[in-house]
Amino acid sequence: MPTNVVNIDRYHHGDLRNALVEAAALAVNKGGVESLSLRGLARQLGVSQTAPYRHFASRDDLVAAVAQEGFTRLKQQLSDAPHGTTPDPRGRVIAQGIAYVQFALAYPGHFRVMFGDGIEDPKVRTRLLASGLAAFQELMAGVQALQTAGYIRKGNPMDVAIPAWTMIHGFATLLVNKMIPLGANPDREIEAHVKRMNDIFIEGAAPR
Amino acid sequence: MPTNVVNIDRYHHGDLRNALVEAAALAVNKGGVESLSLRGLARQLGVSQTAPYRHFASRDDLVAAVAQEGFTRLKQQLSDAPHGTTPDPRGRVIAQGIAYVQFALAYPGHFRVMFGDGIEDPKVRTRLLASGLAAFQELMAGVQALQTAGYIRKGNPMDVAIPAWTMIHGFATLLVNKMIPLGANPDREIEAHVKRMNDIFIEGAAPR
DNA sequence: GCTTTGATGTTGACAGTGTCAACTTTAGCT
DNA sequence: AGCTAAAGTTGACACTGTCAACATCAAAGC
Repeated sequence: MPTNVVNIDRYHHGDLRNALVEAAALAVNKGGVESLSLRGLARQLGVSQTAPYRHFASRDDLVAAVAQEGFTRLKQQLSDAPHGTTPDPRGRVIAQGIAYVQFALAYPGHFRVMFGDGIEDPKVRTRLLASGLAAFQELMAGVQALQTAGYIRKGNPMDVAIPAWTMIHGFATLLVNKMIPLGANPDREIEAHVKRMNDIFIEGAAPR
Repeated sequence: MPTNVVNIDRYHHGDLRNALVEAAALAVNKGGVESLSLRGLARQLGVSQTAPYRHFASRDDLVAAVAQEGFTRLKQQLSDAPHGTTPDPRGRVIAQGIAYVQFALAYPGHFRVMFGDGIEDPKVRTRLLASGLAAFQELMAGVQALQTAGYIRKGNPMDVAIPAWTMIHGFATLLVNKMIPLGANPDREIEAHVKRMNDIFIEGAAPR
């Protein structure tokens, strides 16, 4: 029997761990972290209420796994952002910004769990931080491309990468939390916002 | 009897509603929203476990009250930000940025509850949004002062105010969630970050 | 091929939670 | 003085995370 087939109606589920993370991710994106229930997941997967404890030490541990998965998804999405037809790196960073925001809107549960608190265990926390850093590197690469292409001044790329990250992250956060309203054509609006931010970033807002 | 004296050892608490919000705010800032328990608060205040329901329809309703209170605190803190000795409005917006970040770090529970999800009830949501808008107006005022002083170009102030808000909000969020580390002298580091952001904002990061 | 064993799942229980319905007390108005 | 509505209480229900003790099974070693 192929290993990707899950055994139903059997004592051993076969792939409970992955099934749990997957179902938890769905639940979290649908109803928020608060709505996540280990017992609920267990029922949903046709397994006893304490079966999850064979794979996760606690509810928080499951949540951390979802967060971790979110970071790898985000990193993927950022590195998949189109490099553009021309070698102009400005298009790249804009595409990355849009990708960041769209990730947040498509997977709000992931997003909140990734950057929210919830996880206190320092060991888990540092592991998560490492994943976050890996995703951040993708943004850094874009900034460095801007530097070598001469669009922004040289120097410690962090001095630009951190403000850039905070800006796009703040935008994504406020959108997810519906503090910034989007109209009927959200994709266009997002693109316009990100472009405007990029302009401010590179050229500033001083009078010309 | 003065109305500000709380009756202990009496059937009626006297000021349960305010006491609940206050205790809830403390709890949320200490242990996060998840740690908030109505029954716990009731015990702590020496009142029966269902007494809170005379003042709040649900746990979420209490949380919303804490969020609301957070917005008015934030608004206050932003309007209290020093206008500076000179009429130069650049110092003002920097002071506001620092105040925003410091609010987030001082009251992380408030901050997360204010901008997190949790609140689904659309009526409560819009009430919260209004409070958020009121706080945002304080930032807007700073931006408009920059415009009239000629530090940034005229036009729809929103086009600058929203990016400015997202930047400082993202910074605050990432700091609260410990995604951006702070060293031994956090106040200085925060100030440096905010100043750098302000520079990028006004002058851009293009080579000079 | 049989046994052993560690991983995986189950049952039953405990303490804690949010919330509801029904009841009681009391402050303040008429 | 009496009434009413607000504020607080008791008891219950269904649900949760988590633990300890037990059951099943796949696979490794003899």
